[in-house]
Amino acid sequence: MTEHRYEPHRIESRWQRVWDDEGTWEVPNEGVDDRPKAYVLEMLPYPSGEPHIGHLKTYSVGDAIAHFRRRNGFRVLHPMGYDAFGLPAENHAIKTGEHPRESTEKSIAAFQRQFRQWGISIDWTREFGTHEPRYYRWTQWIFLRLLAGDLAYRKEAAVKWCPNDATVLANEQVVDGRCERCGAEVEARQLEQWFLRITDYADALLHDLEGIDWPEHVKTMQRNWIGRSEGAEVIFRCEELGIDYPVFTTRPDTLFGATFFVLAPEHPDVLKLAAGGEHEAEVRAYVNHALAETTEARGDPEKPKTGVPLGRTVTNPVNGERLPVYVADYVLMEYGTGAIMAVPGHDERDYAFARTFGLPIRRVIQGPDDRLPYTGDGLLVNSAPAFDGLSNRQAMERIVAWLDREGRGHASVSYRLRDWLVSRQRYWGCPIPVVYCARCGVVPVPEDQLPVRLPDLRDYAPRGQSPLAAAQDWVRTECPACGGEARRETDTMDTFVDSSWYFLRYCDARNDEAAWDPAIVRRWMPVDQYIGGVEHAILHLLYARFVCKALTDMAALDVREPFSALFTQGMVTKQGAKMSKSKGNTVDPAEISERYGADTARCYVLFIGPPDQDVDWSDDGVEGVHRFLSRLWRLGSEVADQAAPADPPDDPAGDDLVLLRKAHWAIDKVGRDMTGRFAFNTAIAAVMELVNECYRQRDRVGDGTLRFAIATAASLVFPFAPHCGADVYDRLTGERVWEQPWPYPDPVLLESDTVELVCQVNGKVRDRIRVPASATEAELKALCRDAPRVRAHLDGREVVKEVVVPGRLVNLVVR
RNA sequence: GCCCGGGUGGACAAAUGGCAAAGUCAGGCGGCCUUAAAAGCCGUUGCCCUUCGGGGCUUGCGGGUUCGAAUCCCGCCCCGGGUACCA
Repeated sequence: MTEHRYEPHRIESRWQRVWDDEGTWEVPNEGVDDRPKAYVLEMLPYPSGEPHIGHLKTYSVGDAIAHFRRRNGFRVLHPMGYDAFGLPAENHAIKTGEHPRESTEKSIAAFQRQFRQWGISIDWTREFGTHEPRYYRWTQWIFLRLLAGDLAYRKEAAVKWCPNDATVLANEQVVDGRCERCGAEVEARQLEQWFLRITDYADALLHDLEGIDWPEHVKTMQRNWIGRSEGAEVIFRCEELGIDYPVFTTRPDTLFGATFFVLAPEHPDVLKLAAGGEHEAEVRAYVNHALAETTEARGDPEKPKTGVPLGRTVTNPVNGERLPVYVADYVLMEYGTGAIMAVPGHDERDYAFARTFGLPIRRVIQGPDDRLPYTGDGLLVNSAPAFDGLSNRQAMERIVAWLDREGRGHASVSYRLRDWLVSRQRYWGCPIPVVYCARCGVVPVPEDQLPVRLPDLRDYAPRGQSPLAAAQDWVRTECPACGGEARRETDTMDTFVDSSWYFLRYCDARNDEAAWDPAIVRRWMPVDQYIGGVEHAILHLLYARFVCKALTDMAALDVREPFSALFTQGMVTKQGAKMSKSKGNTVDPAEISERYGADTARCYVLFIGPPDQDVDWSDDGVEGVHRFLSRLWRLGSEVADQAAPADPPDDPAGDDLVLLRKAHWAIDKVGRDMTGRFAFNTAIAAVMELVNECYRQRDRVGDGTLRFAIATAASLVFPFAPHCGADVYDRLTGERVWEQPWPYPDPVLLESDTVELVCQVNGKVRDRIRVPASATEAELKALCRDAPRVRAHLDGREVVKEVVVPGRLVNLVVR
């Protein structure tokens, strides 16, 4: 008798070879068939070191979805690539001298190895890294399109500067005043930089969230980030200097309560207004101090309010009052107009400032009590006869209408979203394809000269300007417009530009004539199911949406929303903490798949808990899943060797019926868990139940029934443990499971002629009886009353109500 | 502060108005296999009471709606995430 031992490595390499040799997961653009398409995509990995357990989870989720869609009749595009530019590789290079290209490509090789070892079903013909010239050539092309469409521009602005990484950052990359990557405190710097006009798309980005199937909390995060506020722009005039200062306010109903006016320290007119006044020197000192202060210290709302009067006034357009003007750091230049009207009676911050500086505080909205500041709704008071007594909501509209008529203001919308700063003073990124010519100014590199190749450097150390500036031969170039001497742009692009369009390139990855063929992109896009971590809820997902919308408006594309459905998977933690090398609590997926096989590793990360939730890794738990796959494989292999092939009986009875019912129950359960819900944990649990039932029934049922039940388990487990599933299925049936359609349950076998009826008295379960499934309500009531333990509890008492849930339960209410 | 999640046996969890605890792990108890051990396998195991028939209790806390609540509503506590002088 041969020994039946589950040897995952033998099985896994065998099937991996088959898939590799046959190109099983390739979906060539030439070979179109009549299946509907499905584009299943996991966020591309950033290749740094070896893949970690989070990667295993992402790609296990994505692969399960890809396999499920394939077997449901879809032609599935499931590609892979690498987000290969970026700071960590460059910092590593500075430390070790190893060129970023080398360390990155080494890491890419490790990812490739792991993806193959895990058996992820990838169409490898579409693979690329964003650092390859054949890719970034088209990143540059997109930049030029945006430039041509006036969606890319250069502007000198106060920008966030990371002193550690020696580069500017996008607003989105500043977290709590610190650099998202390295944690250093961010400084403000005045620099001329490239921006992308994402704010032009604020409304579209907001509005189109309605139509996509994304988790609600991700949509909320994007909405908050865009931060649309409705209100009014109101003009306050400085009579002495004859300058109009518009402010944005969400509360034009409180205009009559304005008692002072504040400018941000960065406001360009601060020094002009203070000039010659008694506080000029003080103002100058205050502004310098404010500019030097860290974003974090300045942003603390607990900090006492500070400021300096400018010695000027502006006129409130609604009542002609002269309001003193202050400079104060609680007003931000980045939002609105950098100036505010201050209404201390109805705003917490203005109230705190007014108290500190002894400024008048006036109530113009009646609240439920006498307390100020009051920020809620109410009736207008102390304003003007035309508005007093109105609800503030109504007053708001009328006051704005009045301002509009008088030419002193208008309804307006303000956004928190800022334009996307894409310049980076770093080496390992996509060069920005423009040159500077003394005669012609900023000149785009002509498309036929792309790519602007990243030169090879040996010294990447940041010195406050891009390391590329040191490559003088490269920097010096010819102006494409006039042929004169010119200099290349030495900044590179934010890597989020690279990853804002990679999903388009997968559609037509080998096209050397264009970024994509529009007809091919139309065939695959949008991504039907996108999978990734929630940490990209704002940055990547917002940028990618913006790029698609912009290119679509320029007729280069026809994709308003790139990702129809999004699934955000949770983190894998160890002992409740995020895994990190410094904490020493990492789990190496390669080690797990070496010890137990890839199927066990994949199945376990999915089984451990709902995939959208954070889950805690436990080494003991892995053993359990390994045991389950071993049991399945062993039973399948024994039955294949020992029992003659046979079909399940046409008219099953007894234990055969029990096992067949269990199999169809599992088919039904797994199918429902995978549709929309991605409840892989309960789907795997259902297959475990089926396998357990197979063991219980193995000596009592016919060969055909047992074969069918085990083959069903193999078929159902295939999306999670593809090698084991394929192997068991092959042994039992000689067929390739991935070529089989996803099974459907037989409705006859999902139902039974008797059901268990739960009998309750006053809502408490007193008995359970088997009753015919066809019993009527009246019969169920009678059967319930007759159940022995029910009778004991009725005990002659009066039944005042009977509730029947057909096929499940009867509740008798007694007094 | 505001906006989202979440809180169920020793652990991960299942159940989204109808049998609370499916499945997995860990520990306990009993058994099979073995000369023996390891491994493996099977059964059993939430807590309390019991005259062994059964009875009572249990989903963060307090109230409510309902014949019936882990699930819906109100108030509170705790944990996690996002966000914040955004006018």
